[in-house]
Amino acid sequence: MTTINDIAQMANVSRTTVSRALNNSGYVSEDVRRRIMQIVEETGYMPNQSAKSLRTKRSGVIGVILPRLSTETSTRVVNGINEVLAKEGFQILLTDTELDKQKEIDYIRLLKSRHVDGIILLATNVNEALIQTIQQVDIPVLAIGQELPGVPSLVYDDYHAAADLTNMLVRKGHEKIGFIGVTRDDPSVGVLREQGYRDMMQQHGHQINEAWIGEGDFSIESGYEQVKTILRNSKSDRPTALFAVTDRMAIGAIEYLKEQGYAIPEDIAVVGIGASMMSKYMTPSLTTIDYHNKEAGKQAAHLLLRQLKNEKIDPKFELSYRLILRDSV
Amino acid sequence: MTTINDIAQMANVSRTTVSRALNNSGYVSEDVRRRIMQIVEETGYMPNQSAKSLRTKRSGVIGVILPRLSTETSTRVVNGINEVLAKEGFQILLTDTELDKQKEIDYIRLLKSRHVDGIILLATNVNEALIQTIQQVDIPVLAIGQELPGVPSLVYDDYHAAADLTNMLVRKGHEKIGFIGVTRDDPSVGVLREQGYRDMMQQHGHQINEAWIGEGDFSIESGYEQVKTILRNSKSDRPTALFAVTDRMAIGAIEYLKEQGYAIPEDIAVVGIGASMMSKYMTPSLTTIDYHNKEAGKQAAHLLLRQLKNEKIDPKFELSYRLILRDSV
DNA sequence: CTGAAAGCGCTTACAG
DNA sequence: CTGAAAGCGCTTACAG
Repeated sequence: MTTINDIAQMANVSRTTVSRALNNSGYVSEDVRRRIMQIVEETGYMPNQSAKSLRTKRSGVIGVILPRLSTETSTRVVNGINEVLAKEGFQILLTDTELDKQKEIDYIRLLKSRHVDGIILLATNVNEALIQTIQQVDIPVLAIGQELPGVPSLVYDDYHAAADLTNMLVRKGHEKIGFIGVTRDDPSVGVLREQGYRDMMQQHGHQINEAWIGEGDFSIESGYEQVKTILRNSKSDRPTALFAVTDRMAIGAIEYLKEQGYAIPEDIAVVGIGASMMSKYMTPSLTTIDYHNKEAGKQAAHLLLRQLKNEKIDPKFELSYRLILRDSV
Repeated sequence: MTTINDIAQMANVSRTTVSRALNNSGYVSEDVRRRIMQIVEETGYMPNQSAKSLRTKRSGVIGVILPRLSTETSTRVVNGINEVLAKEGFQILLTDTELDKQKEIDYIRLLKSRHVDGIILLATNVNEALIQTIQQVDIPVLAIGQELPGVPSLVYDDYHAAADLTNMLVRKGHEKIGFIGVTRDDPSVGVLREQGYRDMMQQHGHQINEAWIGEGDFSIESGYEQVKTILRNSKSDRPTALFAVTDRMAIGAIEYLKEQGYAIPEDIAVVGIGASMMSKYMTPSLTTIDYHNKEAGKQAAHLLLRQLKNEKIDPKFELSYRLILRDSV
């Protein structure tokens, strides 16, 4: 492996000068610079990043913490992040918490020890230990998806998205709307989306039968199981529409409904959130909310980059969304 | 940031000893070890990885080069890789070539300069410059999806998968089978899959009308466009079945066929490859091949790990696949 | 415009 | 069982 010393020797200058030429810092005569660059070209020399990082305390690496590696949402966000960061010469160090709260914390510390310049955290829950760890490590962190106190956060407008979806169903004549949510440990998906639904139902004067409410775990299977339970428990007072807080759960629900011979949307309308690829191509196509995840990723990267430049940024950014009306309602 | 020196001072030993205790190398008295570990616990000390890496030439990071960040295939493979690697304490440094051959090469060099211990390359093409670069950097590389000369490769059995699919269609009574492939720059998807199809057609004595053949670019849209062209150009001699070499292109094709009022599979049968999530939930559900991508990722990680331990491994591993028969045929 | 020297935080022969 | 010292490959005041 050729080092800066080799280059210096070959160019007949000190390594100080090579470093300056490479980093465009300080004066280097045009003549010498050309000579150095030529040799760098020829040898294909690349500075050792560990050494550089050890010395400068910066690494050119951004850590990304994901709740799940293999969901469309995560993928899109990472894609957006990468698009912006790659252009600025940053690499992404990826970690997957598998929805484990402890891992979320462990990874923040780990990324710190790896000298990442910043962290983008796709948060799924909010707790004291997490916040505290972030303060401790003292590197720029940007949260996506949850509002983390003291951490610049990019959030989806979960409340209004859910409210809009509910209003839309009501406008279509539905009064009995079922709901499949997730754990309230997840403030955004678990709490805000349900709140939007409940508030709108109340506002329109529609009573909610608690038998219509289910709690899934984000998986397709849980959507399937929850709608089964809901239908079993509400025989005489069935909902005419169903609001699943994620596309995947909506897909599971539709699978069950189709199996049971229900016509969608005639017998029961279904909506989700996420604008997954499948929502578009399934039959019937699914009415859902597009959260522009890739844009979110890009914006997150930009915001983090601004933090790295020590710019002050707002503590909270709200993202836009779009309701996509399709055949399932 | 606390360093090994701080710990040494607090424990009243040299940093040599602290290092030994931390890495379980050489002798350290039980007494001293306990004292050190206690302090490490309390302070939450984590060794600086850049320093460690500079010194040991190992980083605990594996580079992964992807053709696209946001495809189901990539995601599943990465998921498998991560599952194995995380358990061994490795992190993943992710790069996305966006199907750009030059970037593939650039990233290999870049990852080298970042001291990654090894690289897993999801290859989409094979060329001299790429092979040469891999030899140059001289770190363990493992290829998935293409057979790279001189590089241990984990490959899908594209030829037989395509052959099986074709045979299955023939067995169902189809003699006129259309085909949507991709560029031959991609030896696996572009060449082998087409070869499997053509060989089986010939073997069964079924003439191929070249108007039935289209070339897409992996995208859903290209499947849509290609089937449109195929149908336009084969008016009097339409295929009764269509083999798209990826699920996404099959999905695009089906979209067009449904729009045009064709019944699937009655008017025309469609098959793909990939076992995407959508293939299962779309209507009609898609007959396809499952390549067990996550398993591939896991196996790739294991093989790379073995290389890191300087074990000799075979130059080529062939993965298994499974045909999933569904409603589209 | 250029270079000598110190130092980033580790590990590892070597000596005791 | 323990420590002093060298060195990994860089950058950056400092001096000229």
